[in-house]
Amino acid sequence: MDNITTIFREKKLKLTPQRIAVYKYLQSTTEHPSAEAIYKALQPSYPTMSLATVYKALKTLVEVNLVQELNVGEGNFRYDGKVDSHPHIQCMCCNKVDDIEGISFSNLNEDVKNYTDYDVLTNKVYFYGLCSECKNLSK
Amino acid sequence: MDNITTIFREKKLKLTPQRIAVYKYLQSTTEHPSAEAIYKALQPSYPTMSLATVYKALKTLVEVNLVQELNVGEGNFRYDGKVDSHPHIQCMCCNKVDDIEGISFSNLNEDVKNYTDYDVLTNKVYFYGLCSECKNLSK
DNA sequence: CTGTGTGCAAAGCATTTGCAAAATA
DNA sequence: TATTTTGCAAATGCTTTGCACACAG
Repeated sequence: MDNITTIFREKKLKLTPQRIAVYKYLQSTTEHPSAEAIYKALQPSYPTMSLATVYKALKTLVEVNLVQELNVGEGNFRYDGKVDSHPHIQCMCCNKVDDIEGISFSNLNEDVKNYTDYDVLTNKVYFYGLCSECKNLSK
Repeated sequence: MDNITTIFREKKLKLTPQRIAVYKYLQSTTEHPSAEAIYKALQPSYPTMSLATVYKALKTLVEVNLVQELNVGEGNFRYDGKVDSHPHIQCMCCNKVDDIEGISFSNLNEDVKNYTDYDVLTNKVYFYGLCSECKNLSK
């Protein structure tokens, strides 16, 4: 029994085809789609699902921590099917967002405690640069 | 002659009272106000200035690098009168945003190059936790 | 069968835009 | 005086909401 089934049962949330579709789609991609992009991607297989439903599904998935919300600074949100804390990088040219794998910055929370009087609990680290395709374009 | 005068002259931009007011206000505060908050703060001294003008002033100030735009993940932007790259922290309880001084993460750009094929140029690091006031409230 | 979730359309914010009038250089 | 910028109102883009109907549990 997979993650979403267990968690939705625990929280007494209904396991609808729409919610499953949004969740599965985010699991299936390493892109970090916006709500709109998810809506469009699911349109062919779920032609009757509305954009509002995508937003509502995302909201509940975020609330139960099955999905994570990103804000790279674009004026909209993107979503990530991986919920562990990991850094992201955005291409300043084509705007795509990738995960950075193999390095974690959770340790920074400790480091920062000496420089602030906050209780530091989490962090979000975003890098910006040029992806390999865009690098080559400019040559 | 101050920063904004020199830079606006160089870029042939007009030095209007509204633009100066927005810039000076951001220099004067360590809060990281939204456009709306700047508008309200300047309302008493500039009662005729419109919100659209605040947005336009912020846009040009960001373009000429006199001001920096933040996105802590709230669905709106905040602005910072300091333009050097430095980390920020937001209180998860009262939502205020503070600078973290005395520590820099620009070095992370180098570290990350071994884990991605991007040209890494900049980064934004946001921490989240409880500020000293909110910590005490919960006791 | 009960209550939660969906789909639609309308509403709500944050931000941008078009344009005539005002102000800077 | 020639542009650029302002202020207003309307427009846009992303996200949320209200409500009747549909569906999962």
